[in-house]
Amino acid sequence: MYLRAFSMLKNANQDTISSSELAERLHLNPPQIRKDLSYFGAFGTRGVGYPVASTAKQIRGILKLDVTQKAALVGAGRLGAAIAAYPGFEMFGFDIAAIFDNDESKIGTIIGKNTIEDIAKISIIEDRDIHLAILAVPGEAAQSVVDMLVNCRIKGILNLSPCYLEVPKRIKVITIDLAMELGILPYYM
Amino acid sequence: MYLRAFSMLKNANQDTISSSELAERLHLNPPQIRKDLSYFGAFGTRGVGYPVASTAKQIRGILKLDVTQKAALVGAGRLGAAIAAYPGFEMFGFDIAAIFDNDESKIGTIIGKNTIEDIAKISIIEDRDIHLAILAVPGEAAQSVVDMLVNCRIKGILNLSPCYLEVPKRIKVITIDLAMELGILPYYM
DNA sequence: CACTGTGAATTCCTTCACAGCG
DNA sequence: CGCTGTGAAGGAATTCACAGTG
Repeated sequence: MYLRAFSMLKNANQDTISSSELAERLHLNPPQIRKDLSYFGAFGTRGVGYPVASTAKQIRGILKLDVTQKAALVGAGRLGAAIAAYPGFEMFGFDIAAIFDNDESKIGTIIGKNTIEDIAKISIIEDRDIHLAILAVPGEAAQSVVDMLVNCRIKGILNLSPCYLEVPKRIKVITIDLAMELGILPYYM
Repeated sequence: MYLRAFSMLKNANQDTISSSELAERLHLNPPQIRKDLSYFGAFGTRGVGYPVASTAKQIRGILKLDVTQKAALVGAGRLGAAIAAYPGFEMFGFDIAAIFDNDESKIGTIIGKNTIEDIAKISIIEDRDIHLAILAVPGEAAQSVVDMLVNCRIKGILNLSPCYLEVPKRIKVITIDLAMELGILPYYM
């Protein structure tokens, strides 16, 4: 969240930002921001604020986003296609380096710079040094695809299907279920 | 999260579940689950566990998901189309009751049971009693669309564009930035 | 007997207040 | 003088331990 904020400030050519200004943007309070940034080892200038460029760099380093991270997209349906075209990954240094599907009519099709490949050949991600996967397949297929990914020594999975995945503990999984997020809203209305 | 778990158990025809079994599924620990469910006012049976059907109903009621919640989808691009076809909303009782876009070539097109309507006519959501919106427009357009929605007395927004939105405090906004979520993974690798 | 429900203890996170520096 | 950095205080969430019940 901080990285995105600092990246956006950098794009807007703002050189420094104070904790109170940042707090307003992020809907947090100033002490929280100072605490967090101090944990990151960020160096603000007293009387001025935080230097945008170097703080962004600092956070990038902590998150290991200072090198381009290759990711494989599994599932080239509507959601997969939307993700392949999503411009936001660039800011965080991601590169969608491969796209897989099991639908023969899609294999060979080109999306952006990638050609859709047969999911049966998913083990090539190991050769290509890809350690991240974005999962955009139907819920029923999710676990079996994950099992394949586990065999390919994947290290992290962004799961967009609404189901819990069984993986070895060494693998980090983040699940986003749009319906579940939407389900929070009526409570507040 | 609990509602989804209990809904899935119900679909699988499981009648009861213990806190320890649920803990394993959700990757939590048993006391946490008992605390949470007790806050919900759930009634487990000692020696047995929690009744799946009635607990699901209970949580539905708390989240106001016991009545069908109509939602408007704004933006019928790739992401919007994927969301319109997403099967997961049903489990939470959502109904995509309108779809809007500003692209003339899309207006009039049919997606599922909805016809894409001109965003200039977005005020009809007020007449149709829609209080929720899903925002799937490019980041540059997000704030201006949100301003329109605010005028339509919207109460909750699920924002899928990577930007912060300015809204009156009475409106609840949940933002999901896929790139940001993905950005968490390399840290753990 | 197995499992829930819950006060108490613990741990974690947030907020505060202010010293310290550019 | 303004804003950061941080120990201390306060508050919130988690975990524990066990009493209580079908």
